[in-house]
Amino acid sequence: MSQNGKKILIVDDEASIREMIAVALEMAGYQCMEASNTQDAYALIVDDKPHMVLLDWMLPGTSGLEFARRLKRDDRTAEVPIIMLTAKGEEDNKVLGLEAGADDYITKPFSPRELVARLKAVLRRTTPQGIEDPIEVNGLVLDPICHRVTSDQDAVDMGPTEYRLLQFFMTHQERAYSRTQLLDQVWGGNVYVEERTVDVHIRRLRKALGPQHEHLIQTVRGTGYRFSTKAS
Amino acid sequence: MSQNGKKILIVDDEASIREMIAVALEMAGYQCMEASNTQDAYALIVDDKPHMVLLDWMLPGTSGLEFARRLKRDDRTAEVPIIMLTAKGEEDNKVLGLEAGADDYITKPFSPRELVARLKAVLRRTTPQGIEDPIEVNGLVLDPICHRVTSDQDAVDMGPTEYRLLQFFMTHQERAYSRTQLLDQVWGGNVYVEERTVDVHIRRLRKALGPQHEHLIQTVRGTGYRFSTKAS
DNA sequence: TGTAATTATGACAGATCTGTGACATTTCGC
DNA sequence: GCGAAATGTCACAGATCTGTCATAATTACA
Repeated sequence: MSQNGKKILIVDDEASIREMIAVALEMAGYQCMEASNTQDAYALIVDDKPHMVLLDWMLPGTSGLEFARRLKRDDRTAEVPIIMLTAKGEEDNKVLGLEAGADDYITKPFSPRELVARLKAVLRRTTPQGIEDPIEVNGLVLDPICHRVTSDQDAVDMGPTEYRLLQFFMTHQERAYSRTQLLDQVWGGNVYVEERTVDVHIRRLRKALGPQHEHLIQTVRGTGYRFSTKAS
Repeated sequence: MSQNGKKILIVDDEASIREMIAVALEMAGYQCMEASNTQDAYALIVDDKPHMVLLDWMLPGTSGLEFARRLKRDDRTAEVPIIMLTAKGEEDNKVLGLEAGADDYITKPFSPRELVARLKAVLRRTTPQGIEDPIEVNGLVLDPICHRVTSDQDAVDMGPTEYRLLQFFMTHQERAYSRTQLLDQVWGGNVYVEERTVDVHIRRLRKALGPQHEHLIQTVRGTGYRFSTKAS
């Protein structure tokens, strides 16, 4: 289960708050690091290159604001998106925070959902390639953004329908689907297409995958097809 | 922020455990309901149609096992996927649980990540439509699974390139992109295509979006294009 | 083994999609 | 207002994609 969870650095001097946020984010599939002061934080950012920093406004020593500004000036850390955490309702701070280079600003207390939502939004804005993670199996990589498939770096050419078919299979592994189900799921409910057409696209998909991967698409006689990494 | 969080019903007689799981799942973007006994649980399943039930093995009155079996026999509830929660390491129970119709089985104590991962896996297996959430803005809905766009229920027709272009824009709002950037991001790195081609596809996309939504794609003279819900 | 059912494969014509060039229109600086 | 630059729009030809049919290969079962 090699989840492609983004790494999030939480900077707050209160351990309980750090912990709370960390547990929360881990539930959402993120990987967390913690720092209680700006020195540790800086080291972690440089070393571990987190995808995002959650930065408390109030910190002993250097203030969060100051720290954010410093991060944005430093070439090595300027790219990391920052969300500032702060006590309730100080609109002035918001402006200051955003000017200092923070990408978003969230007011305590905040709901878990809000945090995750903001975090996603910022990652979405700042991540070059998009949101969804590629799906990978046996060196076969499906990129939900580029609608492209690669096998050990080499691009695999296939038509849109084959791509969607493969996408469906890669997200619904180890289970057989009837032609009708595939038509519903991949072609989309209300179109009239011959069931046999599925066979043809399965054929095209297998061909596109080549000898190395075609065995992933297995025929379940009398039933339909299945995507599985295990031999049948 | 109308997140498309799936509804999860947590059935456990210990309120503290329910609460813990609930908080955790809400962090991950799910919507939770709780029940402390099977009667309440059944009512909730029928009424609110949760997308998944987390069912504790040990329950007062009817056992979790018994309840699972009952749910699977009842037409009104047979479709709901079930994950059984149980105390550590009783492999026999696992078999019983799965035979009773549970879709997965998780042993306490479990890590938040594990729970979410299992939950996702089961939802993925059992959910007809797929994983990723649709992106929505102003009644314009982009479905990353079906590669389909709808505007207030009506399907919006466009070619694959237009779809990808729109997808890119909807995931990178409020910021202008040059033609070169768009070619890189949407067409994918190393292809030689005229820059002006982007204009044409922008045109096609606007046309496909129709009067109601075409204004979302804004021209930034001298720079490129931007997707924004705010007027320029 | 023989036969019927099921699946694999190849070819094809129609439909759709794409990139480009040509020309119209808009915008901006002077 | 004028002219140059940038963008909008259209039509078209080549390429790709799709669904279907016909036929071969495989499988299951009597």
